[in-house]
Amino acid sequence: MATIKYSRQREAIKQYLMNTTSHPTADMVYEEIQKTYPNISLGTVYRNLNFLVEHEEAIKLRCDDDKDHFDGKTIPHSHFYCHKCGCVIDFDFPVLDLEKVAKDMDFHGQIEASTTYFRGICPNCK
Amino acid sequence: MATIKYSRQREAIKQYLMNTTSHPTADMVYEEIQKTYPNISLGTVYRNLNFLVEHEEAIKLRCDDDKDHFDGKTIPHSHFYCHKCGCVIDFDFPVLDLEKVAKDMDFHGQIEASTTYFRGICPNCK
DNA sequence: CTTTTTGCAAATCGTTTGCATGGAC
DNA sequence: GTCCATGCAAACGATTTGCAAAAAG
Repeated sequence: MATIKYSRQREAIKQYLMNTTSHPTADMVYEEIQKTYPNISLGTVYRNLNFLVEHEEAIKLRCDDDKDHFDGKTIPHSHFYCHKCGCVIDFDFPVLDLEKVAKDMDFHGQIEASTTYFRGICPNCK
Repeated sequence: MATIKYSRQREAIKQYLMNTTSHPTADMVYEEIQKTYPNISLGTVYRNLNFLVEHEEAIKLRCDDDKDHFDGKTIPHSHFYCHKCGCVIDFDFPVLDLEKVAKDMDFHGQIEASTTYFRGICPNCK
């Protein structure tokens, strides 16, 4: 039913996310894309970010700063949040074997995903 | 400088958090405390929840539902979020040795804390 | 009497949404 | 021509804040 049509704004956002590791917020994406599309609106940025997340072309990440951060790297991985500068760093902590975890913990629900969130001071701030 | 004065509202909130494992949101705390203090305001609930978090008598937990949940259990532990019923379950996944993690990952910042967040369907919903 | 905490209401801030217009196909 | 995506501005919902009054010490 829902046919997807091309949009340059969406494509630009997708490319930007794929080519950065900075885990930008919607605001940061907005400012970046404005350089190329000065008329883009924040609503469009949000709509497309959510579109990309729904289509598994991006990940939404909630941090201690109360803002959503977006990540073009969609394979499961963990993050480090620096509470001094606010940066977010990919942290390739070994992915857990969820079935094994459920069995070990005698958990009778269904674990679909897990992420470990690290917090501290990044190498630059230290 | 900042002398702390007793308040029954704060005490009631603290007791409630210590005696539940339901990880209530501010709204849920508000409704509960209203049973005893019908005139309490949501602002007071928020102020006290933040007070408790700052004084390490509670933990603030951001979930996929865009609301903060509060937990009276302050020792490091992980959580499971059910995306079907929205419940949050304590998940006593082994705590990581942060120094070891930093060394293993060759990370030159300072890791102060970590939590693993699990997501899926809880035993009740399954 | 002084300082903290409260209740209330207004303000804030990130995010979402309705609607008329523009672009994709 | 038909829908989907956009820009704009208004709406939303969770949380915070300013202020005068009440409570603690």
